[in-house]
Amino acid sequence: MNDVSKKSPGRPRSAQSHQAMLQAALELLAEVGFEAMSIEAIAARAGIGKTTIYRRYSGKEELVADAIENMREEVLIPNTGNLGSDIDELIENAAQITLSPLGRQTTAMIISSASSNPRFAQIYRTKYLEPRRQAFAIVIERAKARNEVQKDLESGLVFDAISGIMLYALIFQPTSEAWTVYVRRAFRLLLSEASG
Amino acid sequence: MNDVSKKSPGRPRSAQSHQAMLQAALELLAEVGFEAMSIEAIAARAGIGKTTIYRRYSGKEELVADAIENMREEVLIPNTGNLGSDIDELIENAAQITLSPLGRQTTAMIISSASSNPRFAQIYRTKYLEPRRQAFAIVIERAKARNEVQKDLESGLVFDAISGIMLYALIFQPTSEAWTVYVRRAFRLLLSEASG
DNA sequence: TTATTTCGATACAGTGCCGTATCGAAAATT
DNA sequence: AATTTTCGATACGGCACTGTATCGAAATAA
Repeated sequence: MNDVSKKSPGRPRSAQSHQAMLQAALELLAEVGFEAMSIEAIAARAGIGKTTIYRRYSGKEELVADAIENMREEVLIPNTGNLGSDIDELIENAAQITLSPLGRQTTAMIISSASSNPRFAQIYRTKYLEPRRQAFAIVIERAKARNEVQKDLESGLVFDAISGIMLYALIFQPTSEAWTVYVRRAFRLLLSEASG
Repeated sequence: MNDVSKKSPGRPRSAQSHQAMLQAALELLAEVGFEAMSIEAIAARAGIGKTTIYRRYSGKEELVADAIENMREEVLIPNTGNLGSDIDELIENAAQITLSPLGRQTTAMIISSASSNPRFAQIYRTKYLEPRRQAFAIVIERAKARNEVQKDLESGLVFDAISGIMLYALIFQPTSEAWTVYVRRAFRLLLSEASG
């Protein structure tokens, strides 16, 4: 089943060029956002011809969708044996991703693009957010097994809430305190009735 | 102090044209977003010349910032005598603003622009979010006086949290249920430890 | 009235991207 | 070897917007 039958004659499409255009697309998405990036800029950065892109995709949207789909990142599932520590690790991880100069820029561009393009938003949600939502559910399940939170706590809602707060704080900076401290406070507010 | 001394000779700048360009800028911001809107389109919609805009602003960013600053909306402060009802009113109000086709688009565009433009984000926060944050604080204070919530509940944090959830749900639609129902669930999660 | 300034309209060169077409070279199958 | 397909490069017409300049008309102060 792993056999890839190569039927067609002629020069095969370059996997290297394909990888280069996907990589360039992700980089430009982070740097200038979905609206501002152009096929020409992607081709130039990837060191390939426009033709090579248009042979594979009908346009920018299709290419970026595929780039997002093919972007793989490790999903963290902490398991320290204590919910508070697990959450600390998750916040720390999120901070490392979003608070670096590049990460901040990337996040801003993704939110920006997702806000104005529902299809992009859906791709990002299913390909990026959903796996992390599942991972978070596992962390909460373990906490339930340890009787650290109520059995009926909806992990999905908590995940959405904390994601929303993170993004909101990132965009609007409603506080002068450190981002991680603020997020931790919000987490405590969310789970305060469930502790003990 | 209200006197506006008109010193300069010559034809004064048309307040009508000025208002028209600000209005057109807001409309286009809602319809196509900050990135996609052009000075030419603003001038065309306002029925004025490009020159008239460039005489007042150096570019798109300056104009839109001013348009946002001059946009005034009523801030709702419900007072039903019951926190749950007050919150229902707030959610209903937010839903009316954000869930209409135009409002949804506007909100998306504001988030989009704010994500990628910190200056825009700051203007929006101080001119739009902060007054509502204050209004929400009043609602919570009344609830504290009625012993409906704990005295030490941080209204600012709750406001930020629910704002973040609203935006997150608006952008990524993590659920199939109605937006207002989802937001209400989130609110209940936030305040569950403080009820009674 | 005269001087001054803004008005909307229009023209202009410049820029950047679009999507297609064409090219010779390269890489594969038959 | 012959055929087929992709490769990167380049050129193309078209489009939309930028920011400046120029115009005669209109509005205001001195």
